[in-house]
Amino acid sequence: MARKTGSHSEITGPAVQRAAEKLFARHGFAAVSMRQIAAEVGVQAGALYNYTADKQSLLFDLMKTHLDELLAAWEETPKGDTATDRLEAFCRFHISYHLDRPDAVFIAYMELRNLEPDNFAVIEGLRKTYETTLEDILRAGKEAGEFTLPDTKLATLAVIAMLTGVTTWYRDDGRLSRDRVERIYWNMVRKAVAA
Amino acid sequence: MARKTGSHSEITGPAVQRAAEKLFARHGFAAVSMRQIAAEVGVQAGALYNYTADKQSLLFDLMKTHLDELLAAWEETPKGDTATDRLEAFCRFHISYHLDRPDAVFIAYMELRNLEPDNFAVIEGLRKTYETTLEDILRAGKEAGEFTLPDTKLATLAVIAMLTGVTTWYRDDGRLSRDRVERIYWNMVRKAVAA
DNA sequence: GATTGAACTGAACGCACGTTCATATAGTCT
DNA sequence: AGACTATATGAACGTGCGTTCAGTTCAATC
Repeated sequence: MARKTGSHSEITGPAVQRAAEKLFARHGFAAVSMRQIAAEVGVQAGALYNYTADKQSLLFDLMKTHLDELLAAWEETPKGDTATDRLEAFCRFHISYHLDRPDAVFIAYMELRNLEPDNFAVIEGLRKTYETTLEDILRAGKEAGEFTLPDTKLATLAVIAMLTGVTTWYRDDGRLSRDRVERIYWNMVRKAVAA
Repeated sequence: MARKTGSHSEITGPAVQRAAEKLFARHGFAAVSMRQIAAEVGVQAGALYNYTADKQSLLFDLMKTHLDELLAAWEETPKGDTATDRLEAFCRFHISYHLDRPDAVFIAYMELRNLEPDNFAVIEGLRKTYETTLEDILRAGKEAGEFTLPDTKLATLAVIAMLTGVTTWYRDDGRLSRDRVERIYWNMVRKAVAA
């Protein structure tokens, strides 16, 4: 319904998503108005409704797209054979992917409570799917004797919380390179689950 | 200015803080109206202004009180002699204290961006103070040869993120007791920083 | 029993919200 | 050139916001 042929401007549709993502991440869904989003795009508020049904859909589409792409990207990541190798792949993938998309990540973790029930169920399902990929690695490693885990589910949540925390402080112009951050986190995770 | 002598009801002041804490934690600061808070207390919106200057002060006071009490409670916690003992004390304290006050914790971590600049500076300072208590333990342990940490600051943030994550899933009627959760987390932290 | 004053109500303030829609504009196609 | 269509405007809608305040209520005091 958008941008089939050129018109006043080009590519306004994607620009709306980008503006919403930026503003929702900075100020929170409830604190951002459609008029602010429109101003960021450079149009009037009414024009936004050529690209989204309503404000709620804007949030849902942002989160759904993020999680779909996250899961797809993980599918395509080389993983190695042993559980230890796959855990390292997961840690590095999670940090790297999340540092590339700080706004989308922030929204996906913070704005769950602003989703209407049906939308929440969809997003929560995708989030659980992603958690399960880590849980499967940890369980396999435990059964293979590579890891020692008193509670696999708890370890899953602990590792994800720890890794995701990187997005709250990492800066590209900061003291540590991404590779160094990945390496340090992986070392902590490796030791934490070690047999 | 409130509750010197009885009147229509009793103890409305503290009830306002409790109502605000509950609603801010559930729906987010920006999504909660003064009228909703008043309804939760059982009063009209105008009456709230006998107990708070404005909505922003309600948020700030909630966060400031939480962090002041958090720091005071840590000061009074027995800590042991070695860095390892103090780290265990910190992990158990952090989990236990946070599980006792899920709403206040949630607000303190999620609503920072809704603080006006001056208020933000105060809260951020208190948060940094708390972080420093952990960082000091980790550095001491590193210098004493008890821990191996490629980057003390990063380890501080990683441990706090991991421990705080417990508030997102723990339920009092869930599968694991608090003591068991504390023990499992402490074991992961202990191994992650081990020499 | 009159007075006081804190606590509260209920209406009002100006403003911003999400959303709609008639209208205008400007590219594309024949 | 003229018709078509996607796109955008800008005003308007009803609603709810944070906040204020004149007036009411009522327990405590003298």
